[in-house]
Amino acid sequence: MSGERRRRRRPEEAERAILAAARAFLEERPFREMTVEGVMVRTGLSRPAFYAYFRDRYDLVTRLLEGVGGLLFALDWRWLSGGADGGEAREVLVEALRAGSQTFVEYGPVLRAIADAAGYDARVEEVYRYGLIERLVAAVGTRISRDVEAGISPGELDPEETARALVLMTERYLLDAFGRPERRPSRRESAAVFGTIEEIWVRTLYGRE
Amino acid sequence: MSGERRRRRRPEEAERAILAAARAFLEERPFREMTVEGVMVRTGLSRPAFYAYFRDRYDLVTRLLEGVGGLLFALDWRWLSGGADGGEAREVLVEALRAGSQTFVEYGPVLRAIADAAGYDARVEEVYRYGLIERLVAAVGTRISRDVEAGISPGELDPEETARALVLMTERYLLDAFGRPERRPSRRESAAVFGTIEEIWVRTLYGRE
DNA sequence: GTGTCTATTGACGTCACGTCAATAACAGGC
DNA sequence: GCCTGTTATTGACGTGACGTCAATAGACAC
Repeated sequence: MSGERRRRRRPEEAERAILAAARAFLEERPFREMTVEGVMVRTGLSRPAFYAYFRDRYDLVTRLLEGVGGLLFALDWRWLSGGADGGEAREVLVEALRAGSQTFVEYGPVLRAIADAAGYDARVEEVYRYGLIERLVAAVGTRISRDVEAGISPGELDPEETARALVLMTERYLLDAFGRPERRPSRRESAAVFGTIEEIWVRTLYGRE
Repeated sequence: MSGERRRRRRPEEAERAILAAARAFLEERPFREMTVEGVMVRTGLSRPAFYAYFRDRYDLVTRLLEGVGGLLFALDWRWLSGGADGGEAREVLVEALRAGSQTFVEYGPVLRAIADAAGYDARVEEVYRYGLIERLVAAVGTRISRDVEAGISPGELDPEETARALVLMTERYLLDAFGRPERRPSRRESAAVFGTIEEIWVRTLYGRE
């Protein structure tokens, strides 16, 4: 019987190890099966060690979100601040949507875990809703409002509500397509997803062709 | 000290009482706070009695869904089977959307609970996804496909994927608006929500005006 | 080698769960 | 009214995951 000697790491190293273990876990199994024990066995540390770095598993996924949320935000920023003439607006929008979708392709399972966890825990819901979704809604709403005033988009649209509907659609549809660990879409399927999102945004905001 | 005498009910009566208690609970607090004990105190029965009628709380919400899912399905059926000429298609769609939205106004918290529970439990996810969402997607997809072939809707649309995106958008947006027990929208806000959903569906499928 | 600091963990109490044998309310026969 | 069989109901139990804390033992300074 070997002594299974303990190891001792620097705090940030252990913390990164836990975050990496959580991410790896979520690449294989859904959040509902993620237990503190299940994450910690992948680090070689004991379960109680977890609580030296995170309050609970909701805190953990919240921290995972921090590494991804910024990406989504940075990308849509281009469209938000882009020029205000008709043809260009559409192109910039399409580019922003592609970039945002790409983030979901890469971090799908993590984002899915956050969305699931938002249903479990009030703090995660708060961070997800107001730290990500509502910020995107506000940004998109501002842009739509500007385009309506510029006459590029139709006046029947309620900017804020249209923004919310489109953002929620995109979030949900992308989670459905890329958030499930067990089902990775093919390149062809992914292209259909991207195309559909673009079609709906463009047709809603700028009309056909 | 009075004897707190037990009462004895007929099975279906007890079962209905539990379902009613669950629904009442969800009108006040979110699913994540719903415990078996918390539901059963509202019935005057003990916690173990619950397990004579339901396997667990996920079984409970699944049963709640049965009383609502049919409504959503019946309503969209009209649009699905409606006539295939341009002007009429749009009107029938709008009517179907209003009816479906109305179901969310009435049963919002219950539907929200199911959606949350789908993140908790694989069986609920199965029922929700394949028993409700995917059935709606299939129905809507069929209709879109027909409209595309009839030349009413644009050929760029991928019927199946467009259906999925629109259904998920509508589900999510309506849950966001009407699924939170604590925040009931005013009549004005509700009208903005309905209008936005219609606008996106109509503009996507049939183009502007 | 000795001592300090702190990362790590074994052991504990809690909470909600799901089960089961025991209990007692009701229905029906007399 | 009394007895009796059926079954709705529950007290008591074992389980699994949680979050805490005092005790343990690496790592580094000297």
